[in-house]
Amino acid sequence: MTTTDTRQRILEAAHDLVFERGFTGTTVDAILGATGASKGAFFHHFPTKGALGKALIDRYALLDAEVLETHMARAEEQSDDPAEQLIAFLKSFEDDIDAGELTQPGCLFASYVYEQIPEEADSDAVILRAIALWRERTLEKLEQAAAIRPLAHPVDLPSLADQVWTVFEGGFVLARATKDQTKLRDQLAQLRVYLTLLFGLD
Amino acid sequence: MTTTDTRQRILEAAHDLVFERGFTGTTVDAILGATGASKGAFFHHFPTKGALGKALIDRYALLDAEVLETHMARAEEQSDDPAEQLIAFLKSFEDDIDAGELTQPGCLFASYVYEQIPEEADSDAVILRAIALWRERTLEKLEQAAAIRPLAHPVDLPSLADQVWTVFEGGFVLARATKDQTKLRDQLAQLRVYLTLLFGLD
DNA sequence: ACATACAAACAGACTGGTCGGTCTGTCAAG
DNA sequence: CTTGACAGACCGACCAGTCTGTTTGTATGT
Repeated sequence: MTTTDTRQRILEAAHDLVFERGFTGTTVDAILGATGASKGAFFHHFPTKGALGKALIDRYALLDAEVLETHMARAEEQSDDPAEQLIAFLKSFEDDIDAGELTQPGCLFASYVYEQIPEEADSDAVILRAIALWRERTLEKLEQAAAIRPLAHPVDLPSLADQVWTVFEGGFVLARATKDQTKLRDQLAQLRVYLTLLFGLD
Repeated sequence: MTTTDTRQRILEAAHDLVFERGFTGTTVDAILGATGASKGAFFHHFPTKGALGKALIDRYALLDAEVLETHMARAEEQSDDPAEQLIAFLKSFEDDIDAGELTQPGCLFASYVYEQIPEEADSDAVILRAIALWRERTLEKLEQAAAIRPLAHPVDLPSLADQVWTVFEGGFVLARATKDQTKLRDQLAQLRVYLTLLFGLD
């Protein structure tokens, strides 16, 4: 039972609860109930509930970046062509969904964006950074791809890079509303077709 | 001062607050403060806070359907070609954004989906119906378009129909996070390019 | 090897304010 | 003289945060 053990368990339980009911809708007592931790334990590790909120997105941003890099690396193994890598990148997520991973669809960033999280959580900067990271990584591929082959239609590449994040976010909402994860997969597949057409692949 | 006047003012103020801070994060007292109404007035019109929640999405779903039909009608004036109508439909939203309308980006549906709204609000059915409405109206155009011209790539048309809603939702999250409404416009523009390529327009 | 010291990691009773909701009225219109 | 539309004091539950301990790991001096 190391120092960080209880803290970690609180973080994980809180993540699940916040994912379901939102940050404001999640009480400290509910987190304690889910972990078996005591009030003293909670406020020993987090000075306020807002501090937990901050720790939660920091953690989530880390996992998010990890997921991004994992799938990007997987895609880079499949092809040397940057356009095909992007396609493979999306396909990699689709395969994961089909394989039953990514159990609960949704995004903590979106959840935070739609709520008023306490100031101290200072979530804006973290979310903005995460969005920027996705844009950078995909834009990089897009620019390489556009340098190799002509685009079938002129587009603003930064916006196109953001489209990846956008379709994920929109797909999450759709999947959550319909309680059907395959909806997210299908939305990613549409984006894949768009890229295919734009880069004249097939 | 008709019967519905106070009720209406409560509904409008509540909408703005919930849009900003989420349903759980919006207290009845805050709504009273924003409207000048009294506690007695509030609970005279709404038996519970959850009932307000229900009234709120019902109202929002009505406005949403109205927006859908307005822009669709505008698009149908511009062309007889269903593919071009869809393009014009999206462009119509982009123009509205450029014109400074659609002040606060976001979607009450997404906000509800990411929170645990009281049972009595029974928001799921309303949201599902709204999504279905968008799918029906766009799918209709897509099928007509696909009957006229060959698709540049085989796609699942219902998923493509959902893509419209998806890009709106994702675009809302992106615009809210970055506090930049033009981001939503740019995302819609990307979807427009996709449709353009798919139907071989230009 | 063992006592002492000290701090980190809790446990859980308690508190003050807030929240949704109630209750007893008042008042104007029909 | 009934009914709908309020007004606002009041209430019990709950919620974030506090406070007073108790246990436990660990560093240190002898």
